[in-house]
Amino acid sequence: MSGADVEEQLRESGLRVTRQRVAVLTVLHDHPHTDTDTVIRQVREVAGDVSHQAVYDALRALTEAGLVRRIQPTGSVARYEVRVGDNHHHVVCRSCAAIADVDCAVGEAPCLTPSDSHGYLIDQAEVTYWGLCPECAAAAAS
Amino acid sequence: MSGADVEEQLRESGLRVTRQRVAVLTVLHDHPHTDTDTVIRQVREVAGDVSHQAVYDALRALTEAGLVRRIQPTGSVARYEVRVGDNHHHVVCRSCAAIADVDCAVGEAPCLTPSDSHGYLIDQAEVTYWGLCPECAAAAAS
DNA sequence: CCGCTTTCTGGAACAAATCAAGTCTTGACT
DNA sequence: AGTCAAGACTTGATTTGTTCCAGAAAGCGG
Repeated sequence: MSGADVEEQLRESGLRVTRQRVAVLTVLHDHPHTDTDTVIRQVREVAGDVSHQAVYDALRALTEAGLVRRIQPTGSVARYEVRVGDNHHHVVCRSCAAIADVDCAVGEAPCLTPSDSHGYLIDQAEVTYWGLCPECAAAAAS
Repeated sequence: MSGADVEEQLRESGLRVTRQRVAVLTVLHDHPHTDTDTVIRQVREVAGDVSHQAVYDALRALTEAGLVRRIQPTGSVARYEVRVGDNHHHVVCRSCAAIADVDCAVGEAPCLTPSDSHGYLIDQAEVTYWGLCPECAAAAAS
């Protein structure tokens, strides 16, 4: 995705186009599942000095606008990704916390419906697969 | 579950039986999906003075022993529950963060298997349904 | 009952995230 | 082009959730 596309995306969502936000979006496009701290460092590489607060603000604004999605598996810090709308899921390594995408077989949210919703109005089913990544599985086997 | 049962559970897991641990387990039995801070307050109600550190230690020890399960939906603090082994899932209210249990139709982990596991060795599929609880749905409608 | 080991206590430290006040920038409207 | 208000950014402090540490206390096998 080019810088112009990113700018267009921002405008369409009614957000102002700023150097910081473009940088955040670009970084997330290039590095999915990035935690906040890494986003801050990457943003500074491509956009020079940016306060951590600006990154936090940008991430929240982008999340509210639906341009990025926030995920937070148990035991991890918040991570962000730009793949939204396709209702895909994640597989997380118990050992090293690596995350990989898993396409949803159904595709549309909610792809699953619970047996008993307890009166809740459910709009999304988020699936997290837990296991070991290839590297950690190999290390554990030896 | 009685106090004696709780003690037995601890012993079977090779953990020492302490007033603090019994209190933590009992509190979790009575109040599922409780966050750490609430656990601390409840434990102090039933067991008198207990340091917050003891509660953190107990929660970690119990989690490692498999007696309690830690869940942490995006945007929430860590919560704990005693239902383990039946691979049930959760429905979370986007508005008030209330949590309810949802029985798994399959029952055994992993109840789902991804289309492409990327080489990961998957042992569990955790499903979180997102939506609005009955109270918040009613409030939103009015 | 004794002593070893684990656990608990109390305090401090730490990291992640949020809040607050003031300054600067964007983009719409003369 | 110039002005202006809403919104974004910066700096720095604060809150929140969690962990680390050293010494005291308690559980449990002998």
